[in-house]
Amino acid sequence: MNTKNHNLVQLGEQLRRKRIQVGISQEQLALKAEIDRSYYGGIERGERNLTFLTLVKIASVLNCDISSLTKNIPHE
Amino acid sequence: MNTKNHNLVQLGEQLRRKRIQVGISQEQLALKAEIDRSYYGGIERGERNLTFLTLVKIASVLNCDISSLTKNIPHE
DNA sequence: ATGTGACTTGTAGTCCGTA
DNA sequence: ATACGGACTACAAGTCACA
Repeated sequence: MNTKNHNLVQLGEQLRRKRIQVGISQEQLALKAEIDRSYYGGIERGERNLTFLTLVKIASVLNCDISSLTKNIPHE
Repeated sequence: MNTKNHNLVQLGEQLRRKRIQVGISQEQLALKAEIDRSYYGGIERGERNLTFLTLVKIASVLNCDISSLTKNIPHE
């Protein structure tokens, strides 16, 4: 079984929550953020250790700052 | 001339501010975060596009959450 | 104590599929 | 629309010598 990193899972959950709130699909978000659709799916599942600039792109599309996506991260 | 990304520069500035506040050197921080001293230096200068988990390590040493380091990022 | 260039290795990120 | 895999390519991770 794949032991995912807790911080990445937490981030992924925040992203999914925010994306649904905004009301767009993974596909649409990925297109706007100019990242791969299947790669973005992996991020929401907490399977990908994305870079800061990729996170910036995603936050831009979600129209929020990274700060609002990372409350309590890291969580000891 | 190297055109650095504004968001990375902003993050680097926040990190440096916080580190000085805490009162430790780049060297000490890097040691605790288990990353290379010169690599960390590049992060503060906004020259490195670090991954989320690297940022998590740094935030842990600074004893703060990523949220507090990323206010107004991205900044349109 | 920090900045920088040059480098190798590992993985972020893409692109093609299948279900 | 999303999950997941394989095979790739681009670039972050990590190290070092020297200013």
